[in-house]
Amino acid sequence: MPTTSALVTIIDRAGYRVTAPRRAVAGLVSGRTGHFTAADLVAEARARRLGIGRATIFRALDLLLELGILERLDLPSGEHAYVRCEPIHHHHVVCSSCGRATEIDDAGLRAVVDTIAERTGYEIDRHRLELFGRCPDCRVAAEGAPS
Amino acid sequence: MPTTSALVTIIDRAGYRVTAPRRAVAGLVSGRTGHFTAADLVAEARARRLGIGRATIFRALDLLLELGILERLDLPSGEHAYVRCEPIHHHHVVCSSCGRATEIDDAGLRAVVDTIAERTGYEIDRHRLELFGRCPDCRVAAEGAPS
DNA sequence: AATTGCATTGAGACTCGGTATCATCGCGCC
DNA sequence: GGCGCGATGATACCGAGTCTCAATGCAATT
Repeated sequence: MPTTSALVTIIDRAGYRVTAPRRAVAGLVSGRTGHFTAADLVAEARARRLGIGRATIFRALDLLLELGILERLDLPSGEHAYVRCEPIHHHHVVCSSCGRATEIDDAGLRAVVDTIAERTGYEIDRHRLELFGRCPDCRVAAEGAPS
Repeated sequence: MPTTSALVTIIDRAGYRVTAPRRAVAGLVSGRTGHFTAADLVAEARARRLGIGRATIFRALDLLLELGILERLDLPSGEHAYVRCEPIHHHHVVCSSCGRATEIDDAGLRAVVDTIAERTGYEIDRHRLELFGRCPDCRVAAEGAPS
């Protein structure tokens, strides 16, 4: 659904050169549904013999992060992962079973942040909320065989 | 205020052996106010010639995490850091200027999480909220010289 | 106080994510 | 088509964290 070309367009519009490697990484990213690590992409690129260097993948990921096409997640395990997302402020609920990620909007968080700012005296300029759990599909799937 | 011996007591009560290295790490940790990285402790241990192995420091940190004496933070930079804290569920506001961390309780977040769970259908079993900003002291200090 | 089992330790090798270097390449403007 | 500069890739490098394994020492027990 995200379509590689849409991503490529964004890269172009932002004034960055549209190169074959970037196109390739955009392709890999747009084919993903859940979260993935840089290593996942490197492995896939290698498996598909795309001939892209490791460093280039990292650079492309940084670029996509900067453009707001991707967001970095910190999984409970401490790993860093990426998810495709819309370039507006939001948060993610990540399924700890299948890795799928769903975007959510503010949902009242702004008020919570304001409360905290007032109570602590901090000037809060940045926050991160990450939620982990089991998505509807996985809940159903686990029905007969609970963990 | 945290006192090394209080930490040692917790370790003991939990059924773990109280060894010299663990005592030493407890000492290092209790002397800290803001957040710190594992590397910070390793460096300090080395500087003080405590003769503790690197691996041991990591193991001690893991132990303290497990006991709820420490919590792991993911800084916006992607670094992993630790902060001393109480072993009850809570969140942190981290000063991006001086590194100091303040604990905060729920502050209405629970309701937000419930809302999200209901909206998305996820069964949320874990969440993390991290806030970054400038603490009161640093705000005052920056008064005459804004960033 | 001596014995002893087993958790813990330390040194160092190893893995792995990410970055820096630098000569080469190729995108896109003219 | 030519050209400048941004982008690339091979490789070396770095730093965080883990693993291994023989040696150590805590603490329970007598």
